[in-house]
Amino acid sequence: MFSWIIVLNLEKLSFLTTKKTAQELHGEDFIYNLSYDSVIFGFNGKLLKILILEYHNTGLFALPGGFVKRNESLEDAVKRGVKERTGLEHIYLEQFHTFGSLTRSNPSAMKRILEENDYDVKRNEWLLDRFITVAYYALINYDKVSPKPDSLSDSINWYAIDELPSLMMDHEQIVEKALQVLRDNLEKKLVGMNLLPSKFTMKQLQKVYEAILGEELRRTTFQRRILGMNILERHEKLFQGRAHKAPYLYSFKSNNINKSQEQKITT
Amino acid sequence: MFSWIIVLNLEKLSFLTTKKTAQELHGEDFIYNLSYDSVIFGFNGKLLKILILEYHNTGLFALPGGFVKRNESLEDAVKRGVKERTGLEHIYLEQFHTFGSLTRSNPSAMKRILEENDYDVKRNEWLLDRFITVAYYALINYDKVSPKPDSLSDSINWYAIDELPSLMMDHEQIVEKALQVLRDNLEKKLVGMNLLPSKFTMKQLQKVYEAILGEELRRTTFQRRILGMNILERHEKLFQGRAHKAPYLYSFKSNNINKSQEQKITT
DNA sequence: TATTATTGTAACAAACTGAGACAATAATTA
DNA sequence: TAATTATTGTCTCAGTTTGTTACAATAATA
Repeated sequence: MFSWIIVLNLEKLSFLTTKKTAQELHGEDFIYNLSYDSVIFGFNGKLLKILILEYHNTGLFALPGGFVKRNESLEDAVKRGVKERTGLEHIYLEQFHTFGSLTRSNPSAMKRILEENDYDVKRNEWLLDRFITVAYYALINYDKVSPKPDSLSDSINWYAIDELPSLMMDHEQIVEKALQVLRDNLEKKLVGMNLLPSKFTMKQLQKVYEAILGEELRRTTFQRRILGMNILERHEKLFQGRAHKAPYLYSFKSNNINKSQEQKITT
Repeated sequence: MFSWIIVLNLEKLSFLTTKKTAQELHGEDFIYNLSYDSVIFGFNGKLLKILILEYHNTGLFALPGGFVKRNESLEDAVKRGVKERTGLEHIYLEQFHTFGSLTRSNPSAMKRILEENDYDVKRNEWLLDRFITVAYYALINYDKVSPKPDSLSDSINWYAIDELPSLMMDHEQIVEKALQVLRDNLEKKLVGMNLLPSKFTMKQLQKVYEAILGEELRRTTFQRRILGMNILERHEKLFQGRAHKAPYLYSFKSNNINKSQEQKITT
């Protein structure tokens, strides 16, 4: 009992010292040379956005990422990281590529980040080594999130995908690849389900598709095609107080919930 | 000059000692906890096959895999491994998934493999740790390869995809996923180019598609669709000495060679 | 010279897609 | 209360793609 209290006090004290060795960065807890990065997509009704964090006093922007503990699975590590940043659990996650070039790491930028955050560089030297990173994208409901910066970064914000700041290392390539794969998967998986509230209008759904594809779609063709898939359930009308016919609300049929991760059966 | 000779002699001698510490397994040369595995597809004219190796005296079958050197890129590591096993350079390679569950590694099987091959287990202890593996598939011309086993395995052989032996660890799941992704990519990439000789008949191409999809296709529809893509060049007829009309030989148009890795432009 | 098996292509129907038209309708305005 | 406005849901028609069947061409064999 007593030892518990001491440990807690020590942890609290460590935040007050000049040289931090934050518990979550202790090298022996993690697998070396391996990281993950996440491209967290959200949709604000008009634009597709992703979460970007900025490190303290460095002007460096990066994707939310992290490391894999020795006793946790790769996927659990990513879930843990996304949950820390978004507060969300049970998130739609899709692994899309692993980046392993020799040139992708940037020890001097990492050193600067550690120094600016008062971490002891020597005790965290494993962070300056080369990293191979497994990249995931997440699709989340924009409105349900209030993003939280981690201990190294002082802000985490939504950026529209065509208004990103310049990102460190190869993170711009990672975003580019995430978008490619998301576009490919748009026809195969029920992407909209994860980016919209549970009830939505046909127009909202179309806007999601347009934001992802980066092009406009024909309204009548889109509506016919989506309804033809037989994956939507029609609900009551939505009266928006506008001077025109009210649209119906739709939801994805419940038997499709598990299919959001699966492949669409093409007839 | 002299020191060179000594070094070479020591290396040769090491093969004669009971406890080997093969140069290619020295732990300090490699990134820990990270491996790659390759699903190498070939087509023998009828069946889609993959290369499986069998470890000495263990009855354990596995995918050809390996480790990433500290100073080489992930992709170079895979190329090196595939070249060692097949002798082929400039291979069509596609990364498809990274497997990182906690349960996928099997230290006792690895220990057995090391012991049966007279490796010093203690000096290679890093091999008994957990591994996260990046999986690639390769498409190669079946006839141009005479597979070579590596130092740990005593055979490497082609197996039809529906007649595989039971594989160690999660390698069966890896093969399953490779097939899924290959099937998805069949419509998007020029897969046939890499599995067939440079000149082939329409029937051969159709057989490749059928072997990958695992279903029969309608001859006339297939022919019309492929010719409609405008990616094939027609050459002389092939006289097979059979009592019927001789088929034309085709090749992929040379301006498509770079497109074999790219996405097909859907009209 | 007739037969056989396979190939290349055409013909037609069915299904799907692009583009436009139009009636229905919720709120506003006259 | 009735006309107006903007958007929605659906229909039509033409153009394209796909499934199916048919058939002529043809290399070797009987």
